[in-house]
Amino acid sequence: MNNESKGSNIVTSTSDNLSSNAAENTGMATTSTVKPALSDNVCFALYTAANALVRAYRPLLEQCDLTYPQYLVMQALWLHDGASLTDLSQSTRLDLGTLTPIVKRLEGKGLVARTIDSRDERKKVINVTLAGAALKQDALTLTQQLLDKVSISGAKLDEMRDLCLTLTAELNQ
Amino acid sequence: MNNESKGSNIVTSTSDNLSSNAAENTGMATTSTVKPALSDNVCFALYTAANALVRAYRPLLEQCDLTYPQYLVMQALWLHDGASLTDLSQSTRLDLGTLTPIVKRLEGKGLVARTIDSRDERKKVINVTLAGAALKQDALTLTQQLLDKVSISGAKLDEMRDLCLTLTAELNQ
DNA sequence: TGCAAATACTTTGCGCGCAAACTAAATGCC
DNA sequence: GGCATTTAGTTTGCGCGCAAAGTATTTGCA
Repeated sequence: MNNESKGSNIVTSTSDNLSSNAAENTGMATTSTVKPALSDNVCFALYTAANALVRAYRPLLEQCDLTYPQYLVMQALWLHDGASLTDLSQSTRLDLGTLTPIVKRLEGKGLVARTIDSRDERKKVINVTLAGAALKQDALTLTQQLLDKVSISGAKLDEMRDLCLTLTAELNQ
Repeated sequence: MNNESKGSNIVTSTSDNLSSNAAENTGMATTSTVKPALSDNVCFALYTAANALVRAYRPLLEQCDLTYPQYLVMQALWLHDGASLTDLSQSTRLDLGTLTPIVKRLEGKGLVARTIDSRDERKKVINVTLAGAALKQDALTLTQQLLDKVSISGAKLDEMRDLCLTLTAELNQ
């Protein structure tokens, strides 16, 4: 709990040019002539980057006829075939209510099979089909293809990933 | 275009700790004992963090009866009242097709008014109403409230914001 | 053994996010 | 002035993301 940030990342809250208080949370250039913008805010930046990411993936994933969340689920299954929906929910951090229709669509495309766990009939076992496995080699190069277009260094990306993971963990209480 | 990263952030296909090249995609930890996880991947981390963010905002924004995207639009308008939809689309980085219904909902809640620009009748001018302006002071503390729960330093948040903005800019070609 | 509570998943409803197709007003240009 | 082109916004369709409510199976325990 120590955000003694400059505040620029915090609120943007202030009036247009100089703004008053801005102060509470924001040392922000009370004298500055620069207009504050939404992009001063981490939350906005994060939200926007995630949207940009999914948008950038779209044309690449189109070749595999996958959406980004579907791709996430396939990745999870390639790492751990035979997972239950609850397992998948944990590894992908997607809600069960989100996951059910995604997995059904993947089944519709013939990439996975859903069977009932005979030990516990509440559970469904999700298995990658041959067609699903065949996608793996090509599909796993997509992330690399995408990141190759970006001039951010690997170290910075690692740092970004770690910050994102920390943030996620803390926001989930 | 220089990602000489360890690769761990790239594909996930690699092992966790050292992992060879993993690179191509999936040299898959044949020697490692640590399982690779989706969370090794920046893209996943970013996507998940953005979802966590919106989820964390939800209970706070509920008091204002706003969703996160609606909040973004209100912030944009508080900074620049009287913007057109296209202006808003640029500042919030939301698609026009996304924005139209959001602004209509805000109008339905009485927070903004939509009028036709008399100079150019294709344009709509979006103005914050009194009720919309009344929300400003309280609503702008929400981001601070949220970030107060997080133990990431202000400097790290600033860094994260900048990385996100850079990534967004580069992914948009 | 019986039955409440927990667990696993499904369904519904709503609001995005965005591509694609559409309408209407303004602009460019011959 | 007339007409193609561009620009501004709307609409439609689909797939999430998730809260909330519902169903079915299993577990816990009196």
